Amino acid sequence: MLKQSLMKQAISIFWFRRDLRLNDNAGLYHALKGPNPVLPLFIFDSEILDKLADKDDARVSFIYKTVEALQGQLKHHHSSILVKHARPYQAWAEVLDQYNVTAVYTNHDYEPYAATRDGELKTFFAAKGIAFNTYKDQVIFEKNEVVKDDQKPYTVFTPYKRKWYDKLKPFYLKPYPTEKYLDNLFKTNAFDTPTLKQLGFVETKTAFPPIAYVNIINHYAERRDFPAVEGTSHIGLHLRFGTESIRQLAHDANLAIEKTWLNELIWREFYMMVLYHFPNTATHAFKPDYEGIKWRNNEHEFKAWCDGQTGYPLVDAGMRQLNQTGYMHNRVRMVTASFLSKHLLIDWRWGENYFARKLLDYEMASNVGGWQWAAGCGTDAAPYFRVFSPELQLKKFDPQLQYIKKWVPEYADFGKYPKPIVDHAFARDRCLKAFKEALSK
DNA sequence: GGACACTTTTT
DNA sequence: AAAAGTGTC
Repeated sequence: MLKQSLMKQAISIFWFRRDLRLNDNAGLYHALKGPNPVLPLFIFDSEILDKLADKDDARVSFIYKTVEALQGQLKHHHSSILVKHARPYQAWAEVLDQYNVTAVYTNHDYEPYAATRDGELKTFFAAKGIAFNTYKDQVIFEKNEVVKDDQKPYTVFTPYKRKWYDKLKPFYLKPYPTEKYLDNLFKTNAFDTPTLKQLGFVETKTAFPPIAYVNIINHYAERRDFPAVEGTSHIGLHLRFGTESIRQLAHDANLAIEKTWLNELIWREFYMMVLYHFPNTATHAFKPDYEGIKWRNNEHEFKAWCDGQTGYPLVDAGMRQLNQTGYMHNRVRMVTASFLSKHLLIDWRWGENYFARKLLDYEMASNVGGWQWAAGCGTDAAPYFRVFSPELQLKKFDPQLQYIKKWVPEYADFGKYPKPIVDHAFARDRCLKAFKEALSK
């Protein structure tokens, strides 16, 4: 029968993960240039989804919306994504049962969970004689591509950046002309995407930022520190899920004279490289001495921080922006992180976890890197004795109180706004003592 | 081994 | 100016 013979046709699979685009996609490009028609696959990983407590999860909604959009584009090529909702192992068992798969293509994912998963699947595929071909796609330089002369990884940004620029050649910024080969997709119209409801989620009301960075780059250095100004690109979300290509971004950024924005992309790669080489930093301080800090970990104060009720308007504004939009301006991320770990002496991991739950653009490497930077315990971190003053940061970076008025409207009404949860000078002193105590051992 | 440099500071 | 440490070459 026709159906049976189709089922036995040798195919390749391209596994979409955090590279949700058809253009300039390294793994997809190589799959399409391979010998067999390519069936795209996406797995809603129940291992991950089951842990999400909030059923209104903006990131799941974003992924869902993007997969649907891809389905629309694939229709023009008489193809479709096979969408599964299961643990990866289970999903793959089903796929291999159903199709004659000779090769699997996908792009590298450097997070500890993903690296372990892919390592296990590689063995699983190998036992079945299926090739597992994986590619660099989400960074310009990965793993060991930018290392010191002794082949060891950098742990300081500036020399890493120098080497990164030294290595950069036009080749690395060239797009993969994926679109040219889309005719090699496996032809089918057989699949339906499960509904969000079937996945156990509801559609979010959170708005997603558009891809609009071109006019940001040249004013980035002068504008990026002011949270009331639209001076940043909000591109993190699109980098997280691959709805924009890093090669495209780095190419455009490199054309500009102003390199501050490109440097931010390099920071992203720096932290990804650090997490790849030191996966334990996902949950442990890069500097081991800092593991000895006696955190106070007061639950009430943590809740006040989460809710934006600390009595420090810049901290509160940031937390409320995060809670209401899934985004927080980076200057304010530093201030809120410093406040939690230093003023309140609450374990940076609590804050890192909270950001992980709330941030639409959550990226483990950057989030952990940023938190460890703020807490003083990471690679190239702020020295522990550098304690941000929330009032001074406010004076410097939101002097007109525009950001505050937007997110903490009751600030103007002195009767309603809470008193500071802790006195700055007192908290600063307490922090220095606690850190010194841990580091003297 | 020593010079040098070090994202985002404060008092 | 001082808090004070350390990665890199």
